[in-house]
Amino acid sequence: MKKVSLKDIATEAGVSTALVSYVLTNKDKKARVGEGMAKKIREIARKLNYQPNHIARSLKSGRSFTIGLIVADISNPFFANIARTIEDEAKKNNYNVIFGSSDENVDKSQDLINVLVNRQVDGLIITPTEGSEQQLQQLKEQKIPFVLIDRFFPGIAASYIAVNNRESAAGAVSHLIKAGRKRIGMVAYKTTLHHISERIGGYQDALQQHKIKASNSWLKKARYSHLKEDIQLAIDQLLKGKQPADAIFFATNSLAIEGLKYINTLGIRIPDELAVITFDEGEALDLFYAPVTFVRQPILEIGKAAVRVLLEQIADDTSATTAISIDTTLVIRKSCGSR
Amino acid sequence: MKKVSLKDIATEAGVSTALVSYVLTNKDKKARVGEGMAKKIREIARKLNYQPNHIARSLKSGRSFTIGLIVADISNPFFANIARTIEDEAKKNNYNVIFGSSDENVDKSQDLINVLVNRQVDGLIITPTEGSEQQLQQLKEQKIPFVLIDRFFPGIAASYIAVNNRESAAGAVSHLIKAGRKRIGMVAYKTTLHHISERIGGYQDALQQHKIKASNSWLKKARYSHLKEDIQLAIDQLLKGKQPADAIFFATNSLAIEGLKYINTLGIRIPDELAVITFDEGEALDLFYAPVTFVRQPILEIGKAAVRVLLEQIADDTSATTAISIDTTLVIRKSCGSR
DNA sequence: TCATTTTGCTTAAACGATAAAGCAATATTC
DNA sequence: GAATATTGCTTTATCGTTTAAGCAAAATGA
Repeated sequence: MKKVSLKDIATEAGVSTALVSYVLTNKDKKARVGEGMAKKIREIARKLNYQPNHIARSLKSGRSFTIGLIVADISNPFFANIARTIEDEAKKNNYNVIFGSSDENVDKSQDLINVLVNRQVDGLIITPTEGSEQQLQQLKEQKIPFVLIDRFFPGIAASYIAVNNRESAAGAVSHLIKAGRKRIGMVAYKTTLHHISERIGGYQDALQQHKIKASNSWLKKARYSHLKEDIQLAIDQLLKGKQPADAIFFATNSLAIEGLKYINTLGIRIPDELAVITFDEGEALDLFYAPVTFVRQPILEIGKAAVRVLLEQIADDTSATTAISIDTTLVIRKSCGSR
Repeated sequence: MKKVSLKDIATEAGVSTALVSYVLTNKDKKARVGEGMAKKIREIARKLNYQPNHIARSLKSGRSFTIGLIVADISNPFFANIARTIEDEAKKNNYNVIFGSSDENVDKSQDLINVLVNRQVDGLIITPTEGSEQQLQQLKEQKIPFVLIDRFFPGIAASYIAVNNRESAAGAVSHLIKAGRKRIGMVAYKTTLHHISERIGGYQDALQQHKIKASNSWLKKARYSHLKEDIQLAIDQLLKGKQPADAIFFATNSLAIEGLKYINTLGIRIPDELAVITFDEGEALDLFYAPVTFVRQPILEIGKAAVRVLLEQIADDTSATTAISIDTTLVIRKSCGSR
């Protein structure tokens, strides 16, 4: 009941394995295999239900037709959706995906990279964690193709697919301002990652542009590892005092959801008492009583581009990098009030 | 800049690759390698930053230390969470996960199974689609270990991890009845899959047990492929007439979310006008203005059990099957009103 | 001192597939 | 009909690793 190999077919047909290989990889013309024999071999292969051993093929060819995907957390809907588009796109190109979650942790990230590289993935799609610059540098030295998504490091020449975070954030905040909000808080992650810095930068740009003197105390940062507590504290601080915030801009999906859960418990009415806007979509935001206005990242495009760029790099092997910045859309719903 | 192989180390140390292999797989004692040489080899390996080629190892050993995971849709939070627990659990055992989404489609499922098996996964964790019985039968014939999750086929002897759907559903519906609801509708998928049948069965059990004459028109089924339209139609039908439903039981997460989105647009107040209860959790249900009462499936336990049972089967090779049924918890919140 | 055991290493085959090179037998050319 | 080209196949090496088997040299025992 062992798996059928080329040898079994060869024995059955009374020929060498080489001949079988030529036929089954459709090189029979090139290798001048007799028509009759080719047909016979194909028939035997079908009869025995031959399935090529991918591992052996990989060993020989040095290519595994596997992509390694490292996200922050596959259970986060944003990354789950990305994963889905990458899966689909990879499959179209006869690639499979091995994935891992880094939990925004440098050591886990290094671990995952090692494991995936040892498994001979042909390339990696990575959401890099804070402080993982060296890891990427090492990948470059090892000439292992990779593409960053969601974030990148301005100091490191690497292919990446990202959105124009700064402009998108500025657009979101401008929308709040145009909707009449004056005291706009922002809740971001406490991180040096570039995409978050850019979103913060965009927030500040927009305030400045509209001549709103931004108070430092309007910008709050939550630790990834202590999300709940930090967000509650942040919101408490934003909403207390005699000049409480009248709008909050959340830097991501998960921040918004955690924040809204808490805002709900406070009994604060949205958008009347507080306007809310966020990066990223999510069913939770759709279902919220005041559907949340958000910055849509074109996930399908990001996933497709990531796979495309990666496969190009795998094929090319020149170390040229491709940086793609994609525009977002502001999807306006009820959470900021209507003008 | 090629990858370092055993051969490179062997050359550098002036010994055979066999010796290096013995040392680096910690068989140096058993293979009577000299202490000094062992040390030397280890040092050279470290110096050259040797990383074993997993593919070659797999070819030799016939084991890939890879699990294939087939879910309905990785972008569905339920499956994304399952995937996460499976990933973590697999990693603890030095396994990696290759995944694929079947979209509840038999052909895609067959396709995925083929691809994953050809990639020599050591075993599969599968959410089987409707009509995939033969595929599983074939896996059994090929002696490829697999474990089903979320659903299973009563007619097929296979290991599975599932929850006690019937009792859980009955519990949920009983809760509605005890909360004073009289006309309880159910929205399920149009499928013959056993877990859904069981949930429907549990719904009917509960009605019967409480002497409520169930109207056939209270049970609605939506097609996976036409979710939105079918759910809107179902809800319209449930809520129309002079005796509209006063409660709806959704058979899954995605049904509930799609349903609630529509209910929101109708301006129906929950729980005053309509009680809602569902299988599965989700951030959207937490954030809903009347947080939705739900049947919690212990995802962590399911994932852990799936990996454990699968690895046991991979190790054992006896074709004994393990069926695990796990209890759920009813998490009561606001969506059914309070008593 | 000579036979036996132990030590420390090498050789070689294997996993399954691929592909360059080789080699008869047949077909083509002039 | 002899030289050359083509056809149809086999041989062999290879990818990187593992592991049984083999073989000297050194250590032990009598």
